[in-house]
Amino acid sequence: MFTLRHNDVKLKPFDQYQNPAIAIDLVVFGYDQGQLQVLLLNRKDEPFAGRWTLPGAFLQFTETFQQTCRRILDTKLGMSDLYLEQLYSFDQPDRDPRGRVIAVAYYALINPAHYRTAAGTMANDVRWFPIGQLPDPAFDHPLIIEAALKRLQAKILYHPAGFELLDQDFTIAEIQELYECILGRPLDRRNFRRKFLDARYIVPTGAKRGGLKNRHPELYRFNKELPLQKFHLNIELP
Amino acid sequence: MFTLRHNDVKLKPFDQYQNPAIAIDLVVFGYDQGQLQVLLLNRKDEPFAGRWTLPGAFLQFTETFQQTCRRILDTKLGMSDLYLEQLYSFDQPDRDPRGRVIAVAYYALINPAHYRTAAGTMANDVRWFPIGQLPDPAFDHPLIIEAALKRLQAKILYHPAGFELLDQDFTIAEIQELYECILGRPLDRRNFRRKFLDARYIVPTGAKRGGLKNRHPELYRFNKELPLQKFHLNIELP
DNA sequence: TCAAAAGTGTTTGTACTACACCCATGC
DNA sequence: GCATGGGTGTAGTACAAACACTTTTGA
Repeated sequence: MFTLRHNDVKLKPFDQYQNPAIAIDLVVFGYDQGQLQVLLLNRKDEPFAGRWTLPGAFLQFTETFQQTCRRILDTKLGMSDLYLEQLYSFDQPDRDPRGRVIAVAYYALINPAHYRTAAGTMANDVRWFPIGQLPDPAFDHPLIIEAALKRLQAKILYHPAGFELLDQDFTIAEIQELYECILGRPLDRRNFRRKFLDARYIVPTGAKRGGLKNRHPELYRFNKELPLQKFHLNIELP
Repeated sequence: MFTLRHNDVKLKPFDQYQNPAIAIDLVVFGYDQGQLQVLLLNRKDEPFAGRWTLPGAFLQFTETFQQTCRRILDTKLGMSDLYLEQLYSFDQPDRDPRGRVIAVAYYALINPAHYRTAAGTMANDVRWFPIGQLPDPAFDHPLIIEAALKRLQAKILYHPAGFELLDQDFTIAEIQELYECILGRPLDRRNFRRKFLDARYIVPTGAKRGGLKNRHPELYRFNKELPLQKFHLNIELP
């Protein structure tokens, strides 16, 4: 490998060539108000000043992808310690009008309640948008968001990633609502409960959620000791 | 997005910065002699001269990933028109001793029989290795190959990608052998047949494979008209 | 006592698993 | 005619889908 470039090494070190810039773009999913939401930033500068985009940054020369992700989350969003997963790398030569930029997309899952104040300080330039009511994001970001949603939909069918979006304690109805929201279709209440309990993804805390005007449901918690066993929701994706 | 770098735009165009090089590395899978094989190149130059590596090349400034893939396949391997899929992007800062190189890995599926002569002309520096008998590839390529295998294993359970590895006409026993080989476990002959026929992935050609010393099995062909319907092999992966 | 959501169990159908026998062919 | 692998059918089982009633709570 590297032969093509390797022949040129006599000329100059290979990383001194004009290489495309590498941007990390984050699709940050949050769940709030019974809706799956995506975090967008309002651009101040050209190109696309005034348009909404995914939070992102250029990869610095010595950074890993994860470090760039954390830098974006920390400096732009005041967030840390999220569930993060690499999504896909986007390479269309015209995807950024300023020049050649490769985007390595990651997606993150967070509980917006934990960052309510941080988001407040950022005022108008950072906002949650319900998926499906996005303000036509700039660049190829609609494409990236769509890919992230598809990945998330597939992921929660066999991996307990959804809990990252909820409070530590939650009711089964709340997880189900989340799942219905991500998958975009209704699920049978009783089958869903059995499936989750059988999979042992969740354990009861013993407490109940109070303050409701009807029966108080039991609270559960993600089962961290679980040796990550098999689990399939067997739901047809579109 | 792009804020951090954007502040520096007064200084110089953002793509003039020292960016990491981007390499495309290909995991080319072939199926031959009843074994799943990976194509490796023997390096002539340092670092790792004499070691085996995945075929790869640096992304040229104006190329898409796919174009780089095709360039590698064409110029180094004499192959074209393969099934190609992006796998993952690898970012460890020390993955290449020469400097910072991001690797965007793709995997390809081919039928080695179609390229028998091309491979012959390349003599000793290009070789198929059965997966599981790899000669300790250089760089982080063992990691990339492992990721590609896992992806392939998951993929063939719900998508008819395996046919890329076979001749146009094949027997059901041949696909099954391929699947067993990729998944690394035996499958029930009768259930496998029923599953594949029910899924309508394959259609009989009417001909039979002759020249065997026992009953001549029917030949099938991949059903191209299929509206890519649902299909799950429901096999537990390790 | 009523409305609203939580909790529970059963039935039915489908789909995977496991398994045994006959069929075609070359030697 | 016999060894070898191809072709077929079936019974058992496990799991998902569909579904109705009782329980708890606040108003």
